[in-house]
Amino acid sequence: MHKDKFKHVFHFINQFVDFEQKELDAMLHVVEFIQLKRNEIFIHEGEIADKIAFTNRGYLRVYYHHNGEEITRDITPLHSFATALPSFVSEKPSFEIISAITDCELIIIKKTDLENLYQSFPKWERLGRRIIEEMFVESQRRIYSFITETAETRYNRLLRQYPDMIRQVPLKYIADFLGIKLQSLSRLRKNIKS
Amino acid sequence: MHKDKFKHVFHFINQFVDFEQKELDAMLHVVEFIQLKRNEIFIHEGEIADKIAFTNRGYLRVYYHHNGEEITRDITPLHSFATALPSFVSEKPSFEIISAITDCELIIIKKTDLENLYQSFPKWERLGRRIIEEMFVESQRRIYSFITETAETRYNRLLRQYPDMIRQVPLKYIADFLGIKLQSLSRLRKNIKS
DNA sequence: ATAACCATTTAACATTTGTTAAATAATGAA
DNA sequence: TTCATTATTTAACAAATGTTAAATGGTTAT
Repeated sequence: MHKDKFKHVFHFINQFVDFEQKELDAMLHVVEFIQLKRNEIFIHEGEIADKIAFTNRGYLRVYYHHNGEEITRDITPLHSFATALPSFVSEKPSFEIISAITDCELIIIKKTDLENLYQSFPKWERLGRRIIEEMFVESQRRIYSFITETAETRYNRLLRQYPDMIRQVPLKYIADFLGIKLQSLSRLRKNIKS
Repeated sequence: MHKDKFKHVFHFINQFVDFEQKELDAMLHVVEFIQLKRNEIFIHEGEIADKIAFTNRGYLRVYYHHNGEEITRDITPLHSFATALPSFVSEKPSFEIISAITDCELIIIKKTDLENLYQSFPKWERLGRRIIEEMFVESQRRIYSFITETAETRYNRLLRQYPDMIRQVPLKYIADFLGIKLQSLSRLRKNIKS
């Protein structure tokens, strides 16, 4: 039932681990679908992040408050996992906020259910490790790009890698993601066009 | 025997998981100690990273070649794990190089041995996941600091957090780590003193 | 349709960081 | 020690990005 709703998440996890049906079923019994409208919040500031989301549709952003301003650290690509990890792993209130940039459909799993999966099926723990490893590698790539590239190069890379994201996500979030101000991004876009 | 040689690594892993003696023994049988002189290389460019190191003593750096220059992306804190993760997880040749900034003592475990530990003892897989999670969180903190902080603030933070590192690591590596040029770091150090 | 709001651009000027080139300081090898 | 090498600093100028303020464009709610 509704197997197509799991198409993307199955495709994602199959990159890492081959599951038996019973292992998949265990997951299917504990996940939940939710819809978020644009600007709705998935993880609130001060809340303990006790769940993780897979973005079946739409874009989330991870941000926090800094001198009264919102700083967007991350925009989730389509079909990937997101949570406020510092809170999720430490079980302390989250300083990070996660909200929907566009209307979203999320597949949610609670931390307690995830830990049960980890306990019951070593392969799920393996998947958890593999996914985090990939996210870590991507995070390091981004650090390289902050060290070696200009903002313009970072923008062009984003444009190539996630053309759809640039179309759907307001530039102020893109600018934060690139580590520059909105006005600087605008200037740099003008230079690219000409 | 030589239990004190494992003091730091035990302290590190005890933060995450409580092991039984047999689980620890399994690890003790497969690890190896090596000494590196300053500038000796732990992972070469083009090599497949098939091992991971815990820095029992000394500082490693992770760098890669970019337009003929060495770009240092990371300096390992004391008593932490390091490998060229993209190569380690993909088993492809490493573009990252890891070498010793100072004389180092490393505790090494081969990837195959680590995977055997993962297979044999779910708690080891759990530890692997937990450690990566922490590294990922730290990596995200660093991205925040690239987005919101000036180079001077990043330098001051490093100074507070790892005063010993600043003393032992040449400034050119620190500058790369902060994402600025050596001369800019020097200028900024002058401003701080006055 | 209109008004209010949000997104994006533009521009002038300020600040930070990069670039180039050199001088000085510190370190290690012969 | 002395020489050679590496590390660090300095300075003048260039380039990139930030800041402030405003104009323009687009979207949404009523």
